Amino acid sequence: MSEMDDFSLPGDGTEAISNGIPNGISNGTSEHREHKEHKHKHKDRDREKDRHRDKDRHKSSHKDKDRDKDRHSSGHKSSHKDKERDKERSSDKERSKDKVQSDKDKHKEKDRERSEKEKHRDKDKERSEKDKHREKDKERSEKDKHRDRDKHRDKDKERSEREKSRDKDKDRHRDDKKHSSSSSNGEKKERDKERDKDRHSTSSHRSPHKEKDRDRDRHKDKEKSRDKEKEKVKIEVKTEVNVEIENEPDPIPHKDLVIKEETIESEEEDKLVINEPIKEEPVEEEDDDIPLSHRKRIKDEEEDDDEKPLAIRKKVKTEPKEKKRKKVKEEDDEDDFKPEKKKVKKEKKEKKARGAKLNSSQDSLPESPSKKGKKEDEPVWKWWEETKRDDGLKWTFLEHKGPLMAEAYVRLPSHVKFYYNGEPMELSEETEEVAGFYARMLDHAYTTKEVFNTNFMRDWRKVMTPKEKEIITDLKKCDFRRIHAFYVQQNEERKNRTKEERKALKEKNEALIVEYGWCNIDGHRQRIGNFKIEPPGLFRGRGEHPKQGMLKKRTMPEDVIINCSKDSAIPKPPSGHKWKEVRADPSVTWLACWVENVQGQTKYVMLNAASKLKGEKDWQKYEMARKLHQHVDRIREQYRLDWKSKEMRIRQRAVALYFIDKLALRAGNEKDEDQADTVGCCSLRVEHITLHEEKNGKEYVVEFDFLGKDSIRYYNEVSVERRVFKNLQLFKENKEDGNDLFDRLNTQILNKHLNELMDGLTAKVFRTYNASRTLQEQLDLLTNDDDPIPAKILSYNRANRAVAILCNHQRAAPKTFDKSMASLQKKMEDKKEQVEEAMKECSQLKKAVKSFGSQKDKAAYEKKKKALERLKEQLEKLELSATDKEENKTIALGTSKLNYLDPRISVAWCKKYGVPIEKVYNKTQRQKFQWAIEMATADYNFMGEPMNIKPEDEEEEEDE
DNA sequence: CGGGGTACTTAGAACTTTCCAT
DNA sequence: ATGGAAAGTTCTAAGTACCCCG
Repeated sequence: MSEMDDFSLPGDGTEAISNGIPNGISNGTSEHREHKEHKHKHKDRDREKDRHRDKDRHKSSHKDKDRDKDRHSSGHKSSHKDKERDKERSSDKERSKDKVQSDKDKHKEKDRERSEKEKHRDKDKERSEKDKHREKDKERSEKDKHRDRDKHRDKDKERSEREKSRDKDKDRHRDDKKHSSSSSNGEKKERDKERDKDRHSTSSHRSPHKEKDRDRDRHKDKEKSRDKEKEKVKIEVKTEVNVEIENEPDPIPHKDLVIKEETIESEEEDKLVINEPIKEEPVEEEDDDIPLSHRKRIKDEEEDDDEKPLAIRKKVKTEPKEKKRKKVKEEDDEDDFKPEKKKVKKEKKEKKARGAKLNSSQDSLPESPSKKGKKEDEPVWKWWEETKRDDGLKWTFLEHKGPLMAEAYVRLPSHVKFYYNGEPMELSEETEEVAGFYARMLDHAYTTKEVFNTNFMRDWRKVMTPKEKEIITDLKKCDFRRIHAFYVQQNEERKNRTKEERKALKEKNEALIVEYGWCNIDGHRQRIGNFKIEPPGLFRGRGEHPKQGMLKKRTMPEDVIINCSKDSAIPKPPSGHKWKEVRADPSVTWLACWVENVQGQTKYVMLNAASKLKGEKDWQKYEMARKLHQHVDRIREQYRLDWKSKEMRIRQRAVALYFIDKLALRAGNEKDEDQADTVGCCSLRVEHITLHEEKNGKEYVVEFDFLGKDSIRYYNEVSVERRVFKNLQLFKENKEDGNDLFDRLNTQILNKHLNELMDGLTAKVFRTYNASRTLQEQLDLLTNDDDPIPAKILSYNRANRAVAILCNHQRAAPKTFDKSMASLQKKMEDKKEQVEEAMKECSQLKKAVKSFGSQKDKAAYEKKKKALERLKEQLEKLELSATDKEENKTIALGTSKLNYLDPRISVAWCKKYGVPIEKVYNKTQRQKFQWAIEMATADYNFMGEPMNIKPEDEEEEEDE
C-alpha cells in the first residue's frame, strides 16, 4: 500500500489512505492522481452521477410501467393507488374518514383502481415526457442500463428500451460510457441546471457571479471553509483532463453556498422582513402572500447560527471522511492482535455468569450435541414467562463451538484452463480462485458493469504473482468461459444428484448444524442464526454500489473474535490457527465477529430469530410501538404546530416527522460516498420531491421519487396539507438539485426530539407502529366472520399487502413472471372458450330437451349444465389468481410480516376467526413468534394498553 | 458537536425444497 | 416421474440507533 503515499494530498492523509484501496492496484501514477484530486469533488460528482442514474432508472421504470399498463391491468398502478390510500390513512383525521369510507372502497376498489391506473398512466406519460424533455441530450450510460437490468428483470423489453434510447443519443452515449463519470460530469451539471430551471421556473434566479463575490467577502467561518474546499477542488480539477467541462458548470456549488449564506446574512432585507409577524405562529396565512424568499430570510435570520444548514457545518468536515476506509485498507495486516480492551468491564459480569451455568434446566450443554441435535423435540424455553433481567446484560453463561470456517478452496482440474489473449495460462492458486469467483458470475449482469469490472480487476491483480500481474492487464483479454462452464457443469451435477447423494449431503449438513448450530446460553440450548463465516467472493453491492466487484477476502481464524463465558468450553480454532481474541462480554449478544475487508464493517455471529435474546427484543419493539399509540395524538398535534414555527429547523423537523408518520419513510441517516446513493427521510434531496399545486384533481401534491434502502425505488404522489406544501416550497427555495431538502435536520436531531416527546421513541418506531396499526385496522375491516377460511386468508393477505405497500416492500418481479402470466392468460382463454362452447352445447341440449324431452337428453343436459358450472368456477378461480398474481408482482409480503407486524395481531385474529395459525405463519415463523402465539388471546388489540416493557419504561412518565 | 465505531434490525436476492399439474 | 412454480431457507448487504471521544 505504500504506493498510496504518493497520492496523498497534504493535510489529507486519511483520504489518501482510504482512497488507496481502490487505487491500490499498482504503481499507478497519473491515473491515480487523478482519482485523488477529484476526490473532493467526488461527493458532488457522485451525486450528480447518481442523480442521473436515478433518473435514468426511473425513466425506464416508468416506461416499464406504461408497458405493463398496456398489456394488462395494474401491478404498479393499483399499488400506487393503494399506497396512497393507505398512506393518507395514517394521518389521524384522514384515518377516521378513511375508515368510514373504506368499506365502500372495498366495493369500489376495482373502479377506482382503474381510474387510478389511468391517472397514473397519465402521470407517467407526463413524466416520461418531461424526462425526455429534460434529458433530451442526456446520455444513458452503460451503468444505468445495467442497473436497469438488475432491477427490472425483463431483459427483452429492456433491451428494446435501451435500443430506443440508444438510437436517440447514441453518440454521446458511447463517449460517456467509456469515460466514466468525470468527463460527463460537467455536462450533467449543466443539464441539471437546465432541468432545474424548467422545473422551478418561478424560483428566483440569482446571478451567480455577484453572489459569489459577495460570498467571498462575507466569510462566515463555516461557509468559508466549505467554500475553500470547493475552490481547492476547482483548482485541482483544472489540472485534469476535463478542465473546461469542469470549469463551466462550477458556479453551481458556489451558487448554492451563496444562497445559504444569503439567507442567513443579508441583513437589510432580513431586517425589513423581520418586523413581519413571522414570529407569531399564524405565519401560514402570510405564507401565501409573502414571497417565500422573504419569508425565508426572516426566519433564518432569527434563528441565527444554529439555523445554519447542517450541511454547511458538516461540510467542513467532510474531508476526513474516508477514514473508515483506512481501516478497510488495513485489511492486509489482519494479523495484528488487539489486546482485550474491554476485559475490565466484563470481569464483574463474569462472576454472575459462573453461577448460572449450573442452573441449566432442561437442556444439556452443547457438548453433547449429538444427543440433542434434533431441532424438534427440544423443550421450549418459555422465556416470556420469566421475569426479565434488568441489568442490561445479555447473558450470564454462554458456550458455543465457534463459527464454522469457510471451506478451503479446491483447485480446478488441470484441464479447465484460463485463457489470456487466446492462450491458455496457468494461474497460481489464489489467482485462480479469484478468477473462479468472476467466472461463476459470468452470466450475471454484474459482469457487464464497468465499475464492477474495474474493481474486480484491481483487486484481482492484487492477489496475482508478479508474473501474472505483468501478463494479465486487460480484463477484456481474459477468457473465463471454460472455468465458467466447469462451474455450470458442477451445478448441473449437483442438481442431478441421486436420492442417496442428497440424503448423505443433508445428513452432513445436519451434522454441521448439530455441531456448530447451537449454543448454550444461561443453561438453555438455542439455535445460532449464522454460524458460518462468510466465504470469500466478489462483493455484490445493491444498486449502483461503488465497491461492487471488489474481492471479499477469506476470513481466517486470526480475524475472528470469539465471545463466550470464561468458564465455558472455549471453542477451539482450527488446528494450526488461533483466534484473534477470545473475550467474555455479556453486554452484547454476539458469539463471534470479524471485520469484512470491503466495507470495513463488523460481521457478527448471533442467535437465530427464535431465540430468547431476539424474541425479547422483538416483543419489546412492539410494546414500544404500542406505547407510541398512547402518545401519537399529542405528537401529531405537536408537529402540526411546529409547521408554523418561526424556526426553520423546527419546521423541517416537523415536516420530516410528518412524512415519517404518514408515509412510513425510514429515518435516513447520512451515508458515506463510498456507498450507493440512497436516501431516507432526513437525507432527502431537492430533486427527490416535486411539488404540484394541483395534480389529478388533488391539491398540494408532493411527488416523491427516490431510491431508498437497497436501492429500491420509492415513488409516490401524496396530497399533503397546505402548510406542509408551503413549507416544502420554502425548503426547496434557492436550492439546487443535490442539496438537502432538510438542511437543518438529521436523524440524531430528529431522534433526540422524539425522545423528548416520548421516552424511547425513535423514527423507526413510527414505521413499526403504522405498519402494525394498519394491519389491525385492515383486518378488522376486511374480515367477515362468516367467510370460509380461504376467504379469510385472502382478507389477511390483503391486509398484509396494504402494509407491504405502505412500507414499500418490493421485490423484483419473478424472472418467470411474464411467462407464467402468459400461460395463465392462455389458460384463461382456453377456459373461456370451453365455457362458451359448453354454453352453446348447453343451450342446444336445452332446446332438444324442450322439443323432444327424452330422458336421455335431459340427463345429458343436466350433465352439461354441471360441467358448465364447473368450468365457470374454474375460470373465476383463474381470474382471481391472475389478479392476485398481478397485484403481488412486485410486492413482497414477507418483510413486513417478519419485521413490522406485531405477531399478536395475527395470532389474535387466527384465534378469533378460527383460522389455524399455520395458514398464516410457516414453521420458522411460528418458532420466531412463539411468544406471541402463546400469549395473545383472541381479544388482543394492538391499540390496547401496552405492557410495561422494561424497568425504565415502567414509569409512564412521558407526558408533557 | 461531529466523527467514527459498534451492535443490532431490516432487506431483497439467491438458492433449495416442496408441491402440483401433467 | 417430470418439470416448473411456489414456498421456504439462507445469505449477506444495508439500514437504524446509540455510544464514546476529542
